[in-house]
Amino acid sequence: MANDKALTTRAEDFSAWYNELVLRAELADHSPVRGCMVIRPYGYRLWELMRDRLDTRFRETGHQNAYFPLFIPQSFLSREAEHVEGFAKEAAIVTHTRLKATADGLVPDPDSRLEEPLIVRPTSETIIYEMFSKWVQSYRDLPLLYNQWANVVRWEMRTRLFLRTTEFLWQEGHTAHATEQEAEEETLRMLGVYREFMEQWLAMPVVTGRKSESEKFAGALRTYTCEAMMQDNRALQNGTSHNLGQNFARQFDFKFASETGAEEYAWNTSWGASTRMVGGLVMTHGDDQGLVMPPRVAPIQVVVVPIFRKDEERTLVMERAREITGMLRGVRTHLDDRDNLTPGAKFYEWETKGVPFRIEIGPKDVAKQQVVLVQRVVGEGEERKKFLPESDVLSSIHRRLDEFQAFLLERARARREANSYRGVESYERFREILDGEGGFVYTGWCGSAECEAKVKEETKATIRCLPFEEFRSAQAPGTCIVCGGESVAEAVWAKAY
RNA sequence: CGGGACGUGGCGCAGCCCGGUAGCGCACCUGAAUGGGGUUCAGGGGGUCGCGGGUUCAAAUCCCGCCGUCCCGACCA
Repeated sequence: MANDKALTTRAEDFSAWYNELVLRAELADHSPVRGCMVIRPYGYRLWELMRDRLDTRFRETGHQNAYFPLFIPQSFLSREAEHVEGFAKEAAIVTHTRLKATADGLVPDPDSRLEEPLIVRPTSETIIYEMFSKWVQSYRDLPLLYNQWANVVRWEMRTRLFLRTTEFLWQEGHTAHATEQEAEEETLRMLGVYREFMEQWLAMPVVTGRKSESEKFAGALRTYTCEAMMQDNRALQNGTSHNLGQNFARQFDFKFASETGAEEYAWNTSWGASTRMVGGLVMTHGDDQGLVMPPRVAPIQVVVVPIFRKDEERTLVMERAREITGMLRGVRTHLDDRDNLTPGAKFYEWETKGVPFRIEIGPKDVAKQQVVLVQRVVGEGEERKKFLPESDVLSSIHRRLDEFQAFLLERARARREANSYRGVESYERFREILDGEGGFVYTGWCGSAECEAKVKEETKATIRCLPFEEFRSAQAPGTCIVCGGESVAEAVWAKAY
């Protein structure tokens, strides 16, 4: 744990700032295994709250949870050509089942070598569609609407807490449909579920749209994405939904009898969101004092800190603090009754952890039947600290939490728009933005991978998505920003995590 | 896998150039006072100096080898 009192500021080194926030807030810690993190109770509670909300939405949209194995036979992964190419470079692979003691220490026992190596799942399409193919005979068995909460492993070269860990937690939805149209509708519906969750619960506005060919999921027909902007103006892909077409169905012989009696391949979709969202939350709302939690997912929404001087004050104040904590119904509260810390130290600690509201109660407050209410962050010109009657706080806390939630979303949206560029007139200007402060740049694009590659080569920026209608510029750009050719789609360019 | 930096109590670091009994801050433990924004004082515990070898009367320090971590590139939810 970092012990220096001053936090690295966002401007100095965004990565260091981010890491420090995560470690200091005790969301997670580094583990002995490279690239894997230990999620600490506070971080896990946050994840649980996110998970519960998503799970509720999945049920509301007709999905059921199930569980599929951690190990996938190597041959499964290799059936879909694009899919294996996408994941082969980052596979964790199990080849033996026993260790043997030798002069050099423990080594894999040669006698226990597996005939076929097992891959630790990087994603579960293959094994799930293998099972689906056994369960479905006719169109009457469709659709299959499944979801699983699981951990997956991708052996990436470079890792960062929450954003790209070797092992991460996620949910992956997998569905099978009788028609292409139904699959496409499902793909878009679930993207909408993600978008709503990110905006309404994480207060993280996203630009939604379709991925370009080079950025789409390995094996998918089409990929749709939610792209958020972080405080360093880089993009973070936070949830994706794929229309897999019949690609996997063909490889896993997933067929069904249609209404007309014809044998047809099923249409699949898959969609996922991961612990990466926790990282996105930190980078969207955090400031130099620490985390800022949107109330709807805050593990603690209100912390009560008693303040007293002498023992007789202690009894009085603690009793009142306990009463008030108990009266905050339907609010996730915490009474910080630790005796070994000064109030000031507690203030800093809870601010670091991003608790939306703090209630301070001292002897003066008890006498006046008031409390001090402090909001974690406030708008321009507002007072952070308010002296309010107890009854006022008790009756208004839900409204205040809602308002704070809305404030965070609006603040993030305003920041994103302030760093978005439309109507960029020249490639020089385009490069100037991406090489400089960065941001989302909306331009015309000819659709060629060459122009995409050229930009990536020169600026490291990529097409984050081809945005849906509502995000597009009022006046559609007519030409490709790179080659000047005719534009086939508007593209959002940015450097990404 | 290429380029760079770094491995010293739990964390962050100094000491190394110029070899001579391992130090600082934070954290931790005990006691007392304190308490409206990171309390103060006093006392205390804890380290194979990444690993292996070499030079030397003597190595954290010099030499050789290895291992590991981080950052930058290629890869990526």
